[in-house]
Amino acid sequence: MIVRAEHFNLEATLESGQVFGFTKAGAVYSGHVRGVPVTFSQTTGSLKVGGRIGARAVREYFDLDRDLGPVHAFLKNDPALVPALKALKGLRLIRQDSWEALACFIISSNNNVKRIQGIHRHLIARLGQNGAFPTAAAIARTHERTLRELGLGYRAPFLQRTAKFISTNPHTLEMIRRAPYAEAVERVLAFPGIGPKVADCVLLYGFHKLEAFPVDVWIQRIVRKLYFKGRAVSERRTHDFGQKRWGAHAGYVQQYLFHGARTGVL
DNA sequence: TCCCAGGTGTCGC
DNA sequence: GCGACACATGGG
Repeated sequence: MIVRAEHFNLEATLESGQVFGFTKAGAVYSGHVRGVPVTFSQTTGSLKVGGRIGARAVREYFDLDRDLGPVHAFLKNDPALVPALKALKGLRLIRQDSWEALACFIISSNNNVKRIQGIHRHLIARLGQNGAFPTAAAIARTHERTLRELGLGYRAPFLQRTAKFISTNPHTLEMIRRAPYAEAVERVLAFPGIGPKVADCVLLYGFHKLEAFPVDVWIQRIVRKLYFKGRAVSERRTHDFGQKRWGAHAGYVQQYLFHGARTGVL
């Protein structure tokens, strides 16, 4: 199936650290959307899709109907950010599964992307069905020891306890979805192993709350370099700076900053 | 061997 | 409220 996809950069979207379940072979990305195995590859102006998934679901997943004008305007009008726009134009924030994002970003703390991807793969192999990411119930049923065997380390009890809570209180995810940002932050912070940074990742990637502005070491470094003359700034100040400057699109701009910094274009 | 990775929990002040 | 420090694991 072919889906029209203008102003879209598949590679930057799937490789910018917002989602961990896609693997690349040649020009084709393989992964899952809503538990369904899919493949994606991009040609100019369109997206080639494989798997039992409809065009509407693909458009929704990749946020393709969003006008990126406001986001790109922020980047275009800020000389320091123009390189990120040139290199990453069309990068979009995916509407991925809420539970999967919650789990993955608990795993992400003090960890690196390669290892997160590896753990993600191990979780699927051991606890998933049909190659999809394991449900909260599946992880809740397993033992902390098993999660440690899969490489989670000290984060194993955090994920186990969170999975147990979500599987016994499944409405929680919907409550977070409906809640405004400030309230949603408080709810997500209540889970073990989740602090301000992971909370913003979960809300941005798992719930598409675009005012979230996750501040990790990369964002800390690039914001310090571009806006504070290289002087050290607290994580809190960086967070407030991003939200104030980019407002309702802070999360989108953050994704360009993060991937731009990591790939060396900023 | 030490340092780092999409940080957080805990303790002391 | 902020500043140490520990924490599993694997790669450089």
